Amino acid sequence: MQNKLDTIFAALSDATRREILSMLLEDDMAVTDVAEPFEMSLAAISKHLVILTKSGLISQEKRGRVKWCKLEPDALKDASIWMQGFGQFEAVNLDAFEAFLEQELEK
Amino acid sequence: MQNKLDTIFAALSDATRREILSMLLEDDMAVTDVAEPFEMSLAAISKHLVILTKSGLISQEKRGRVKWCKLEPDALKDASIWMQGFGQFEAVNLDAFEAFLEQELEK
DNA sequence: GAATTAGTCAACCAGATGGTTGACTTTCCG
DNA sequence: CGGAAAGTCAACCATCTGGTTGACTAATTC
Repeated sequence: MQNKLDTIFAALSDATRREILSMLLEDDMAVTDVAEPFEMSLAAISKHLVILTKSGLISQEKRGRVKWCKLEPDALKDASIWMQGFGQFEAVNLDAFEAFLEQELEK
Repeated sequence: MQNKLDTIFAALSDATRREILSMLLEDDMAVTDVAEPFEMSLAAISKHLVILTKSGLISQEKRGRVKWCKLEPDALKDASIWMQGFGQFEAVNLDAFEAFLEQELEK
């Protein structure tokens, strides 16, 4: 496991980690609060957060004794761009796609 | 590993398998031909193809003694849709996105 | 200063992953 | 028919993964 895409897709391949990412969409969270809804130990969640951090999908910052977890959605961009080479995205020009996004976001 | 998204992302987390998918973008290929550029045994590639098949990213069909591998890009759709919840795709309406795609594809 | 809270670390475990090699089946070709 | 080609299967191996528990550090609160 060297490649950045490797680590991102590997991080996404676990349902618990995808759930954590969804939670962080709402707001930044402390490790303990991330762990709360799951039926597994805090240590297990801590490990998942390390994997997410190493992949770049989240970042962690310690303030006092609380470690805050923050979504880093840009990391998904790499994966998205790779995936655009395929399937329904086959014929789609990336520049046109981004222009579309800007337009959408201005609404 | 039960979930469909689990298997898709796990399949994508290996550089060899991503490379295979890229090769299949060009055209359907026999197992032996898929294996040719890689410095690993045919058996190893065969295993990778099983993983890709189980995830739905490719399909395999045997004709005579040759087993043909075919890209199934629709499987990536599930992963793409999941990812649209994040980052730059945050505010993008999926219907609008698909309308855009159709428009693009007609060009 | 003592107890509590937040979180990590280390050891351990079972099972998956990614590779090997050698034996094997099936199909094709001469 | 006999041999080569296309693949898979099974056994094996080292490493990674996802979880556990218990001990630990550091910050906070009483």
